[in-house]
Amino acid sequence: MKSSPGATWSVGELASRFDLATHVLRHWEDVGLLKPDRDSAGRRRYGRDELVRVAVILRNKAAGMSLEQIAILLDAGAPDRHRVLEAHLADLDRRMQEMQLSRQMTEHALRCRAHDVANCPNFRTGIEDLLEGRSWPGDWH
Amino acid sequence: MKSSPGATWSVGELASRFDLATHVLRHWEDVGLLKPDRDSAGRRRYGRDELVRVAVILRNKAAGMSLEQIAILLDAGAPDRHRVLEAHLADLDRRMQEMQLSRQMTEHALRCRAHDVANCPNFRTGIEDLLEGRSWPGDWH
DNA sequence: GCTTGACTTCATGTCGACATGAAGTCACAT
DNA sequence: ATGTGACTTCATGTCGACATGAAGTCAAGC
Repeated sequence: MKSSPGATWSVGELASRFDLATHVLRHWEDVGLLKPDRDSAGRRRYGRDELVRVAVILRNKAAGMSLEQIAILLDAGAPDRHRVLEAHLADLDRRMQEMQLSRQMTEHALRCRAHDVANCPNFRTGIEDLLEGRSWPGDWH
Repeated sequence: MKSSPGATWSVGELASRFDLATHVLRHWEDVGLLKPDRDSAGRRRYGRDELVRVAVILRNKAAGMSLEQIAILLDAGAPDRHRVLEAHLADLDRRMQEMQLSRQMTEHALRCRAHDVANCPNFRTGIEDLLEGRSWPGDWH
């Protein structure tokens, strides 16, 4: 009952399914994100599980996570998993909030009559609040 | 009426105000984000405008924008400025949505009894929807 | 039997945004 | 006059996530 009927895919098949290059899948394997079975000839055989993992990787990469972070997500054996996951949530929230601020800024730049961002009074006021109360965001990268 | 009383700062002063290294400010100048005045001795003098620009840069960097993108934001002279700004908004929205999906995924991983993400049935179902309807996100980077 | 696809290791390149350091000049303040 | 901070150019390194290619092996399908 562990693995269902169990269709499997080769690197090439899986790669084209997700529109990736094969060496990307091998790279992810190199860094420990995937551990596909091998057939009698030593070729990679990816099952449903690996397919799901690839989907998870893509989703979280798209959300700006590093492979290292994703590794923790996927590693069920991590001791402080719970803590790490919550930290990740907090991280996501923080980043979304910063993007929200950037969004407001850009939206204002669109509506504002003053074409030069640096010369719009409303805009400056908003920013200068930030300059007094020094609440500067950490590096997002 | 253009520039108010006009306090100015040196590189060092501005850098420490924003907790940056001086070479970062010079780097941003190299790539065209800043154009500070010079004093009689050729030293950079940053005014209120530049200070605002630095704040804008930091905000948007924190939101994941590249310096190149920020340059467009700050360049009032760009012809297709309006289009670019709206594209940026759309980009932000798309990314926030992807982060939202990642968030849901992570939250589920926290609550779910199945510790291994790849083996949680609910989770898999959600993902496999994505596998059928091929709606894959572009590179975020 | 030959192509196709997969395998291996190893090395090197790319991109963005700096980081770091050398090497030398210049101006202002104590 | 000495130290401090600023200036310049030029070169090289760092990090993450691959990209690209070489060089050689191996196995299955037509």
